[in-house]
Amino acid sequence: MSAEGSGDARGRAGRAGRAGRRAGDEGAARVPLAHRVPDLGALELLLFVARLGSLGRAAREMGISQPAASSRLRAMERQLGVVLVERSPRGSRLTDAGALVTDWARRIVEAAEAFDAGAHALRDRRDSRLRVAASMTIAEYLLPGWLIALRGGRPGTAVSLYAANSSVVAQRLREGAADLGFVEGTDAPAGLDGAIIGHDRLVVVTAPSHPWARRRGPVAPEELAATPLILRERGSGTRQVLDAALRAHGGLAEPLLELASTTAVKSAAVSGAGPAVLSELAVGDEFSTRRLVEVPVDGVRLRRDLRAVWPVGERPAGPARDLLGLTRGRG
Amino acid sequence: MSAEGSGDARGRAGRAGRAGRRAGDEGAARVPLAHRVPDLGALELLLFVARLGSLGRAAREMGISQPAASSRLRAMERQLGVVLVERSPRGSRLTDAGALVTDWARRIVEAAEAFDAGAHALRDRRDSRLRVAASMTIAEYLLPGWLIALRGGRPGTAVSLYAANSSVVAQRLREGAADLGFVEGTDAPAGLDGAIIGHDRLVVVTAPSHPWARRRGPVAPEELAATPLILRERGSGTRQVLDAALRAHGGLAEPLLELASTTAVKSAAVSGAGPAVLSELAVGDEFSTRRLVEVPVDGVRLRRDLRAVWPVGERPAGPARDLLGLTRGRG
DNA sequence: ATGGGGACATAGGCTGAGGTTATGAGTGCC
DNA sequence: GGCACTCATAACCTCAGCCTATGTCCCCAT
Repeated sequence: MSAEGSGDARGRAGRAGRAGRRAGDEGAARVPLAHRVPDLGALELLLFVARLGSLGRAAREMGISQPAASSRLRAMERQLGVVLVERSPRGSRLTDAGALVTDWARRIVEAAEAFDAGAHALRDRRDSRLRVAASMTIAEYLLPGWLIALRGGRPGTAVSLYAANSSVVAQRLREGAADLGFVEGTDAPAGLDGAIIGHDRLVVVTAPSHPWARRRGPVAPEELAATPLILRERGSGTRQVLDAALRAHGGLAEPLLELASTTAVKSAAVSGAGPAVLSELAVGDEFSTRRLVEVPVDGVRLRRDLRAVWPVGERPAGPARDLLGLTRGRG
Repeated sequence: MSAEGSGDARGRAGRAGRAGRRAGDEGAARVPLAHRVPDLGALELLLFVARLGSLGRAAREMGISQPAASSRLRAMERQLGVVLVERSPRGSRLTDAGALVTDWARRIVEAAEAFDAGAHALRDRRDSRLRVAASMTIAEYLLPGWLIALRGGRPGTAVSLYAANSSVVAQRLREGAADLGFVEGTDAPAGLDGAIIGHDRLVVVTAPSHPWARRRGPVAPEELAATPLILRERGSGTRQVLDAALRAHGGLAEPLLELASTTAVKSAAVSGAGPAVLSELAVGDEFSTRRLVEVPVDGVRLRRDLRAVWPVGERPAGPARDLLGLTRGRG
């Protein structure tokens, strides 16, 4: 099996030359990503073609005409400079390069589905059948996946999402403004029943270029405690857990950098500034694209519980129960 | 902190009603993803606004005019039904909902960057300064990340990619048609030097709804061997490793399903058909969105080496060495 | 052999999303 | 009070992408 670019690259110069001609010629070849990557519709079309084996059927599935699909696919191939699909009078098959591109495209489309699920929950508010309140970390990293699964299992369940910190989530449940909540932390908020649905682990990460990425054995707690780290600001959940875990080992050193958001911490770590400590939920992408690597640490407990919570006595039923069923098993 | 949809939802019916009106009214509300998710340009714009704190600066960064950015952002907010950005006469800040949406958007954009890096390598062929040949699994899951990193560290390195199975990769290196190769497998191909850059682990996965997802202890090798699994066809690398590992434990049972591609195996597993065995590289997304969970297995070695290879005597130098430096540290 | 049906490609015409410039209006600083 | 910065509005333009209609190729069934 081989996959290699095999299309003509004609017209590339033309595209590059056109983009952003009038405004802002001061920079270098600044071509925004959106001009180098086919749009979501084209990627989705490619996935349909891969699955259905026919341009026309893919077109029908997407609600467009066959010529539209044909031309769109061709435009995508011209843009990438690679032939993706082998047409024949009785169907279409991916080329080897096409199979590779399709898999990369699938990851974009899946991220878009998670986006859609999340955005949908953010929009549909009080009129929803299931009102969820969740901590930021859970809302950001886990809920979209659950919502996609929920949609698969129980289509038509409208979910609304309210994201806040743990105490506000608890507040909302007690007020009856939400049906089901998700928080992370060591103990369940007062006045609420709950169940542990999994665990979140804090991980020490560095850029692959950092010395710690190459060391043989794990880092000892004392070494971690003594090393200046990239951290969230004091008061964040992550920082609290880390502080508690390392207190017995000499206490946290003065941070190397103290940043306001998880994203900022990640960026700093990726750029090689130093080791950072983050929720493992936050670094899945960075691990799989190898921008960050985990540094094993020995003998420190860096876990916190992930909890579903609800008002005392009101056992989740109906859609809340459905969602709860999807959340078990992590950690 | 709270993040909730707070925008008007006007115009939603209008959009839905327009899409796909003429062709194919036979289905239900079939609105392709592309119409529910803002396009890449808009998402990128949102990320710039989040980072730069100003609509106009974000516009300049993207090479468009400020009014264009303004209108585009507004259109995105209308589409999502959520106010994302708080404008003020001296800058713009994300709302809480906007912060959440921005993080989801970032994942789409990152997937698009990986796509771009891969597609670029697929297009630029013999004229590139670094010709890489890689096995399918590595080309698909790891190389895009490396290429992004390489672009960061050494801009201007043009990479071409040839993806094939291990023996073809070896062939190409011996012929001098590639400068650096990547293969997975237990031993290095003949006639080539190489270095182990990491390991790939096979994992047993199920849908979260499967009984194995909820069991307490790990699965014993004998139990795994006796259970019908969803597998790649005989002859695939995955299948070979699994076969060898379980031979001592009674040998692999007749498969539940035998499918031709990794994607097909994943889909079957996600839909709950049964347990599947896959490279951990292939299931990162499914883990983080919780569509699949890992089932621990006891006492079986399901690892295979990931190897960088090159012609005997020709130590990688220049760009090949740069790339090699980025690949160390996995597993 | 010959017509039917499915596949993809080509041609010509339309629409609208998204771009541009020009301008207005609010805020803070010197 | 002007200047520098923000964002919003208005009026216009262009082209990407859609449609329908038609052509060509291939396979199969009559």
